[in-house]
Amino acid sequence: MPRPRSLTPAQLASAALHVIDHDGLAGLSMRAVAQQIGMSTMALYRYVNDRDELERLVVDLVFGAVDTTPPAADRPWHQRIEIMADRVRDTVGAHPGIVPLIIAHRHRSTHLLGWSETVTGILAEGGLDGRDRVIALRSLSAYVIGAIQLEHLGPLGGPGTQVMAELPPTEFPYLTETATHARTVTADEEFHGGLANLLRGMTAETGRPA
Amino acid sequence: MPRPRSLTPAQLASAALHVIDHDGLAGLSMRAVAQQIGMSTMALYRYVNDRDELERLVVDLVFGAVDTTPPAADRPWHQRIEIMADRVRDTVGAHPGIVPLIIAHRHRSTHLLGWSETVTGILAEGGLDGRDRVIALRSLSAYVIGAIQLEHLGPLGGPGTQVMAELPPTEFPYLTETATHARTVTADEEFHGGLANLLRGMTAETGRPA
DNA sequence: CTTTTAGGTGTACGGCATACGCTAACGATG
DNA sequence: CATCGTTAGCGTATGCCGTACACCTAAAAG
Repeated sequence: MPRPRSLTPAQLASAALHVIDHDGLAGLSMRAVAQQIGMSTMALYRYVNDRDELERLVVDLVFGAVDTTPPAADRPWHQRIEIMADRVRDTVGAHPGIVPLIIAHRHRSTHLLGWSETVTGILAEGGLDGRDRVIALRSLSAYVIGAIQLEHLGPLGGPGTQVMAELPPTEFPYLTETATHARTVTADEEFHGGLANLLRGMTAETGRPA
Repeated sequence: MPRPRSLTPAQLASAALHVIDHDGLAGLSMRAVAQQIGMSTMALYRYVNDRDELERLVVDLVFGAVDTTPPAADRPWHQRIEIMADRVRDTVGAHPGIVPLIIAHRHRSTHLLGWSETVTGILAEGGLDGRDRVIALRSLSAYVIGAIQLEHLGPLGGPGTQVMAELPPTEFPYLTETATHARTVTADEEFHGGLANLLRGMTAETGRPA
């Protein structure tokens, strides 16, 4: 009987995401989002308790676009994990500004739970059980989160590598040498190479062939 | 010839760290740090260009406490990597509030470069070269960063696991089952277990025995 | 001493999240 | 069709924040 809402949470999140994509995470403010929508700042508080909740909506919106259906079971399990990891990486890569938000709100996104469920299932089919599976899931999460951050906050080809290359070789012999090779490694190779290492280690643990 | 400085950068960073340890990262402000020191807010700007630089000082102070000397070479290389990882984890664990600062300022800390140099050297002694070593270093960094964040922003025994355990089992069969085992895994086991997986994978790659 | 330089302070501005109280739009009911 | 209860949306105000700027003054060099 009362006045109907003119906005869905998804529309609100979408407006906030648009602000982030356009002006970066630093540009995200209640005022900016309100302007993007064409409402007053305080109107947003009818949809959201505080800024934190708005950020959560954004994370949920982005993760909602991640496909959580299990990949075809005829591939080896480690390859299926790789597909799942790539799906997250690709989705986040389309909105790199939200990376810090993911870390803060990761555990409150229901869509991410769906992703975890699928991954856990694949791990189980790979022969991992009990405590080993707990550790496998957590270390996979840690790697994916860390690698995505590294990729977007300090990319391989970026200034960080440049700094490494220009260090005094006498004091940093290994780093300077490694930096020269770093230029030839793409972001894809880096992500997949590290993931392959982790999966190989989990494989070796169970004694199951890759 | 002019008036001498009454503060070292380290003292400034220490005051800021004290604020963070006491009131959390959200409590960190130029005003709060100035009050902690007993100076006016604007006095800080004689030592630091902006808040960002203050944060950088904090990260440098904390990482300065990380021992970067190579561990005794008579241990197997993967064990030496583990020691290096533990040093970072222990140091950050003493000041969990700075975790988000690490991510933002990681690449500008000279002490962290020293840590990377030592780790890279150990990887080299472990038989990793060229592009494999680049990937090994980056995946190690990704894992350590991600795992530390997971540990402090969403610990295993925390509400996240509780949520997982209470999910509808029909929809999340694997997650709910995994959650029951999660209670028995400590933070140490989780961190070392995942790291062991990663190192095993790197070992397998080179064909070198662990 | 005086001079010079930089350390330290006080004030002010614009931007932020958000508490609070008002107005008016709308669906349901008579 | 008239009325009413509910609540969407807005305007205002408060108290934070970082920091630009002008000022005063401590203290070292001459």
